[in-house]
Amino acid sequence: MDEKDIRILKTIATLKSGSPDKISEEIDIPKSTVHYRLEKLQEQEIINDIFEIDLKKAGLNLTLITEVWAEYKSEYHKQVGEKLASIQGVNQVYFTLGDTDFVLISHLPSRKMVEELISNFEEVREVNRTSSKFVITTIKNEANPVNDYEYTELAAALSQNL
Amino acid sequence: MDEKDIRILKTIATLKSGSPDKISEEIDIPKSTVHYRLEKLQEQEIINDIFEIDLKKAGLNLTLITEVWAEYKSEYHKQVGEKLASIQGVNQVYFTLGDTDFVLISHLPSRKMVEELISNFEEVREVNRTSSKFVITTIKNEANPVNDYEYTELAAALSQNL
DNA sequence: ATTGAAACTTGATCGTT
DNA sequence: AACGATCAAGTTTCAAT
Repeated sequence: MDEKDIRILKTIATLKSGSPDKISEEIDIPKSTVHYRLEKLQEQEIINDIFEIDLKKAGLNLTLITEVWAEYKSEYHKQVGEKLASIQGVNQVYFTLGDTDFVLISHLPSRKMVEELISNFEEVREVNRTSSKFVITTIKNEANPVNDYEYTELAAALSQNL
Repeated sequence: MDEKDIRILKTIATLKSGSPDKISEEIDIPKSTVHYRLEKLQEQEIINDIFEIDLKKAGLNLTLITEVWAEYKSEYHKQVGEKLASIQGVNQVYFTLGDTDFVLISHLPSRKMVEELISNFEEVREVNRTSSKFVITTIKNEANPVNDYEYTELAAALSQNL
């Protein structure tokens, strides 16, 4: 990770593109060289070409954040996490270390589906005879402007080159 | 958004690629048709080709979550947000509606830079003569396994086609 | 590791249905 | 809107340094 890499990364951040051609043109390094560097960065998983799907834009404009207190010892986190992930309507599962044990994210199209999700939670709780607690926060996506200033000058040139 | 679009989106989610060629091959729809559909989906911003940079992998493996109580009326949120975003070391700013006013995300390489960030916070507070409160949570990225089950069967086929 | 040039792959376009 | 054929563009490879 040298100064040349950082220039490439900054260009990716501004162009929001990983095209060797465009990057090459922008910073005046031959595209075959850029290509070579990009390959290395990809191997290290520092960059990653992602095709992102916006479930909100696709019509699922209710986002549910469900905090879960699971009453399990920490060793079982992975198992419990997988169980939670398998619940119909749960899209993401985050293991947390703080007050709560898990945070679940759900994208749903309507109140009706929210009711269904809740009954799925009840079911899991009954089957497992736990006293897990599920606290749900619903967000209507139009009403929650999230402003993102990511990659601010590529994290100040990777905090002055580490 | 019909059944054909959903098939395409599901393929993108599994292949993690938006290549017309590959998608075409996978679901046996001519690539020119896939191309046509992809263009529509792009216009609607349902899909988005992103070149993601992983600041953690790039060496910034301290993540700081800073909750901010800002003492401003909600109309000023945008201005305050921009001020917060301009703080050296702050990479993302989220406006929140709940208990806190803002959540800031910082990616930093070392404790030393954390100290710097904190003094930047102090500076902002002094200059603006506010009694804003900054509460910082530090995460060492190795120690925080976050498990992601995103796009679970493309959100159950977009919750049964809306 | 860098590069210019060549080879090749694939995304984009076009005309037809 | 769907599609097969064609074209253009951009990525990848290669040989030399």
